[in-house]
Amino acid sequence: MAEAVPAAPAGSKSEQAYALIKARIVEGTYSPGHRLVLARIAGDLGVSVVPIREAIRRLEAEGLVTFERNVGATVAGIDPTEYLYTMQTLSIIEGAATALSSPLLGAADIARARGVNEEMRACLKDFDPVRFTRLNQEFHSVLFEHCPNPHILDLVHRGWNRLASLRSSTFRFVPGRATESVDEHEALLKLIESQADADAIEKAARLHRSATLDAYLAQSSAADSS
Amino acid sequence: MAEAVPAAPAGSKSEQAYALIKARIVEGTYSPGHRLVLARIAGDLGVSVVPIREAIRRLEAEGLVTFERNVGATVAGIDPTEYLYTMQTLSIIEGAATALSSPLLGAADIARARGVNEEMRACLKDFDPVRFTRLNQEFHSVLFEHCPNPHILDLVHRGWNRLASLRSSTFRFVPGRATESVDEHEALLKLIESQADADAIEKAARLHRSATLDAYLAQSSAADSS
DNA sequence: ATGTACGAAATCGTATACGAAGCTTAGGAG
DNA sequence: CTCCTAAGCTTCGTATACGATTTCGTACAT
Repeated sequence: MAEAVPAAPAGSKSEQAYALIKARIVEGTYSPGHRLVLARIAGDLGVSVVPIREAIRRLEAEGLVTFERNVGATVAGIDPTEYLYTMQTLSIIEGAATALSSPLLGAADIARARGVNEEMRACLKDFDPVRFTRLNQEFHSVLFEHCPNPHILDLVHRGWNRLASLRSSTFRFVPGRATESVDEHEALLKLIESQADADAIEKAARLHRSATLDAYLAQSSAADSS
Repeated sequence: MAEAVPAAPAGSKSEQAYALIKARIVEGTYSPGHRLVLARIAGDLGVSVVPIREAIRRLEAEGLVTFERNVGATVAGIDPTEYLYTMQTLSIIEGAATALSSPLLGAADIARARGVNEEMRACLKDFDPVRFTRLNQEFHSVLFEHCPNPHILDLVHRGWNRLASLRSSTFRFVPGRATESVDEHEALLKLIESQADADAIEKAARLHRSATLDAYLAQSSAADSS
């Protein structure tokens, strides 16, 4: 009969602060470049600055915020170069995670992923980039979430979190990519269903993401020369 | 004419603390399982506990220390399972880093790597696991350090750091692996010299590390059944 | 009008202090 | 002799306070 206070969800205040700030970044309340003033956040949460500082340090180590000495923290930006690096890293990590996860997927998982992908397909007309991106994440989550190596899984999550600060994500910039993406998802599912070897699955998953990146790069270089 | 004080190398005390603790972990002064008592370290450095806490948070996010609420931090352990996960992750990340780095390697780099590898070969008799491991890291560093993607490079470094806390590393447990390792290094160098495609290099680099992991697993399961 | 210098405000960095939680050990009951 | 209980110690968690650094605005000189 402990745990009497329902308004104390997380343990320490520094953890609460960490969770809150992270949520606000991922969710978009704090957009990239936003300055995270310690005293301000401390006031919001009704705590002192010390736990906030610790939370910020953790977020810094995860790459969600950048920190400059004697100046302060800002939400990490979407610098195109940074986007490229993150996507490339994620292509490698997520490809591996998907391959490691695939032998552990049951029929129910496949069915669920396929269901999500069909939702995405239905979403193609009246295209809503935000919704599409959310479904996209859900689809891939089903595929890699069974990855037995927690380190790799953690890295995948971190990668997705960093991309999440872009909100509507790539598909706003490259809507044409969405159709291909849905088709590649189905191909990937067939590959997993047929119990293809890990190498093939890894390569397919990686290429799927690289293709999105390439589409973005082509788009942006075209924009440059216009 | 600022920077007058020579004894103040790093900027903030929390950064100094971070660097020091990390160094001590990697270098082995703090062995795995060692309790990191805040007040103790603060006393050592002549600072208060606040900067220490921040440093520990960062190390926690990097996986070098584990932290338990209201209990404290300890140097992250070498739990065999953890070792497995770390090696597997590193095989993927380092393989990718090496492949991305290989086109950027000059003749001088190759020569340097080959020199290190020859030192390793010479080191095979009068086998010294610690020295061998250090050379091994140097060899691989030459190969992946040119990786143009800083995120991937950072992940490789983190992986190596975690393994570093094992000090003498795998080769103490599996000395027989050392000979094969040197040969595989030479094969990898030949592959890079011949400008093989990135896929082949990545696969070779990944397998090289997986093989070490497999040797360790075989050894440890043999030890279990004895 | 522009550039520079000075000063005030904002913000960060760290020390100190005190309360809370966990661990250890001594004492007593069964 | 063993197990349970309680007090004390250790260590962590956070608030508050103050010094240090940066930034921004204003006034002055050129």
